[in-house]
Amino acid sequence: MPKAFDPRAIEAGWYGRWESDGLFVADASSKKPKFTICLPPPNITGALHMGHALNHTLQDILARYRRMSGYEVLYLPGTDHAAIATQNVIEKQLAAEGMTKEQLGRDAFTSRVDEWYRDVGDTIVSQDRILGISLDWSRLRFTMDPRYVRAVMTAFVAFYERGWIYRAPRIVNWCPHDLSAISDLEIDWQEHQDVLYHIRYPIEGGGEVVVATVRPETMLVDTGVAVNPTDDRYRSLIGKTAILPLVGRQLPIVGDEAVDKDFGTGALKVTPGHDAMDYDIGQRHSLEVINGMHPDARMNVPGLPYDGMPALEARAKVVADLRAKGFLVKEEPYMHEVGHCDRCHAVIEPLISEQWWLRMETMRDKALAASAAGKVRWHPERYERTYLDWLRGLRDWNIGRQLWLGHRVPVYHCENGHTTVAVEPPHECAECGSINLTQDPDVLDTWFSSALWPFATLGWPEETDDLQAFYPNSMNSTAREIINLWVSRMIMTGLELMGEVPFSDVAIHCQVQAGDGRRMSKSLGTGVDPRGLIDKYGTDAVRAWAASVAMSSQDVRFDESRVEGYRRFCNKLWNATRLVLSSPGMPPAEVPGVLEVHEHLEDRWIVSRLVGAVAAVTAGIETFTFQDSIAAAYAFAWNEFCDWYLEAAKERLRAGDAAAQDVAYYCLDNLFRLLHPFMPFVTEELWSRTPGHVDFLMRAPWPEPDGKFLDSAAEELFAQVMTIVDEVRGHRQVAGAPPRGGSLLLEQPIDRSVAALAARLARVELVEDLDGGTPLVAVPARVTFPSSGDGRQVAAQRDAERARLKIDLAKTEDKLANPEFLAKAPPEIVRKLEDRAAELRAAIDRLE
RNA sequence: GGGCGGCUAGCUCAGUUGGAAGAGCGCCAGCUUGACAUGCUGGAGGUCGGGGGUUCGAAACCCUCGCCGCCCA
Repeated sequence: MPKAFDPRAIEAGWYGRWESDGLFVADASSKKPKFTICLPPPNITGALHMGHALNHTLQDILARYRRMSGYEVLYLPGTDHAAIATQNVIEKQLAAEGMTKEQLGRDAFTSRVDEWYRDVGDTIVSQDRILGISLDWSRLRFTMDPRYVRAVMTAFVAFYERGWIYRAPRIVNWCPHDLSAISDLEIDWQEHQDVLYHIRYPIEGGGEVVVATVRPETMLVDTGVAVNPTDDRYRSLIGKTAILPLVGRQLPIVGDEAVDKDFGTGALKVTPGHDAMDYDIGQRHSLEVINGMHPDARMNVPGLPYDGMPALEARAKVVADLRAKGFLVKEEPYMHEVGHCDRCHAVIEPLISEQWWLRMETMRDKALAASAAGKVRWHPERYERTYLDWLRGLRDWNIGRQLWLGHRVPVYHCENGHTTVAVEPPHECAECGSINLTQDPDVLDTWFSSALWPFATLGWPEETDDLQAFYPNSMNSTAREIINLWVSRMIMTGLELMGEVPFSDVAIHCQVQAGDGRRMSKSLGTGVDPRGLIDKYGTDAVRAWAASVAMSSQDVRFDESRVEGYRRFCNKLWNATRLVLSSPGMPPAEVPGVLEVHEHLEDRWIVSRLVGAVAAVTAGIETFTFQDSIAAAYAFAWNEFCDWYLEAAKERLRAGDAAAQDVAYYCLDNLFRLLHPFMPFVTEELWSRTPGHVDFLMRAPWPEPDGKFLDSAAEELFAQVMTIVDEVRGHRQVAGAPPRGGSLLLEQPIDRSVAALAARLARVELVEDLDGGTPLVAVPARVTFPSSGDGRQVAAQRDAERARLKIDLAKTEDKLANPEFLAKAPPEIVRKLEDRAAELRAAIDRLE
């Protein structure tokens, strides 16, 4: 066995071996209980990043854990076509070639996209393999697969038939670059320094009203002025008519409660075609709606000099003209948030547009009821509120997009103005039989299709075996910004179309920030590629790190040294195994932990500690606190098994002692199982090198805490050993004595096995008689070392220790002297402090 | 504007019914210890963001202020 752990050497073969033995493939006909996760489909726009590595790791921990625990596990992979994002990527490529998609044409564009899907899909698949993610590749799905497309169409038709899908003009967030509506959730808000312009609108019959706006170019299509009816300054104006400067249009002045009296001048110019609130006000007062902008954000104001100008250019000219004509009252700097497209970063224009909408009331209410009934558990719990708050304020969903790729809306128009809605493209109009049908040009919001993921991947709407066996899924996990975009919508569609929540548990993992606290992003140059980390430290170390942070807090700053720490941990396991395997005659029994010869204190102690470790690791996984699992396994393996047990049992192992071998073998065997979900490669490799293991660790049973090994007496005695050894080592160091040699005199008898073990580990000899020596604080005992160095240092250390003990004693005695403390503190706490005071007094006496 | 999270050792983070402040990394000192120098042993280093409060007792519970970050509008 090589002396050092080398991740590259051991990780290479295992994934292929697991896969070729079919260990990832789920059996829908299995009698076992089912455990299902449908991997959140990564956008097919590039390589996996840190967030994916984190999320896939935590899901894989659960998948591997459940397989070992006797479940039939389906962990289903897939990718998402990500319409807007992919379209942007391809457009950028085309731009680099000096072309536009319009020049290329829709068909050629589509085949170019298909090519891209193949290439990037392969990259993502290979990355998950490197990460060791145990996905069932025989069930790989893509949201543009024909079967999946059919599911999307079926869902659309189902909603349409319920009367929930309608087409209506509404103010939408319009991206002038992508030439599409986008949802509220796809907007990236950024602080922007702008100017608030105060503009004078004359009133027919005399007087004026001053309005304030940051977008003066939109005044060209104003159709009213609104004031708050409770506003004494303006109430008398209601019912009068203002005259729009530069244009001359007559604007009714209306009273509406929605107007904020404190903003600007308190009077609002109403532009129903370009502002959501204005649109609502306009609807309430029957104001005209004028669309003043082309889809590419150039002004659409025929007959005016601004016609055809880009918005910002028009703004400058409008302001100049207003100023020249004396309408501009005031300009003041104004800081506000401006929406940008989160894909292409163009400034979003609120724009009136005819769109496809999905009514959400029924689905929302079902989702709220399911939450109230406790059908979905959130981890951490607080995210349930994020989800519920959003649901309660939910409005109809704009499901249409004006893109070149995605799922085309299954709505067909004939020349007589009828519409036919059908899953399969119809041959004739359902109403008039016309065969002259054209399909609606819109495509669906990508989230509409991913909302169906937990069941569409399993074959829905067909009643497949997979659907029977694996719906509902067991859990899902994602980043918190995806809660409303995706998780909530899966819950709603699952309840509506399948009649059950799609999963019972949702885990929200942390966001990994760059080391300096900034967001990790490619464009900021703060990203860390998981592949680079894996090259340096190995997959197991990266996964262990991911497990240690994923659910620990909301954000975590990336710290490479912690990844390195887990590589060292792998090496530690490697070498502990090497030591145990070097014991002659290993293994003493085919099944570890059966010899039941636990006459040695260290044997009894370590198997008792293992019981606790098994319970802690298991509890961490069950409660989605993976950091507790990895911490418990790490501490047990390194700080107890390696640091103390192997040191205590080393000589017996060298001598081929069967009991020591059995105990060590048992601990390792359990550790490999416990750590396998977190570090699958190194554990599988070590397992395979341990005698008696022919099958895969991956399908070994999960350890269960074995109560017969619990031994609190052994734990107490061994704790004494550790205290004594620690103290003797400390004195040896202060005395500058060599690493071994010296004499220990026990002034009072203690447990013989404690004394013998402590002396051995502290490398001193137990003696019956000793002159002088340094007294121990922990127990009544004295120790001397050969060729002690500086005596003054020893004395100084002793004085310092005594002083420290006295301070502790004074603090403890103060508490015990407080009558209120004695009266109100629980008796066991009082007793604890009394014991402590007695121990401190005894220790101080020994040092005097 | 609303909400959430964080502030604990030089750095990154643990710390659940409130009862002597922890880990990893880094730093200092010492070890070619028959598994491991990717290691071992010892050590230094902390008004637990500031201020109030509740309590016999607060890193933890409450209020308040200050930074940092995120989500949503």
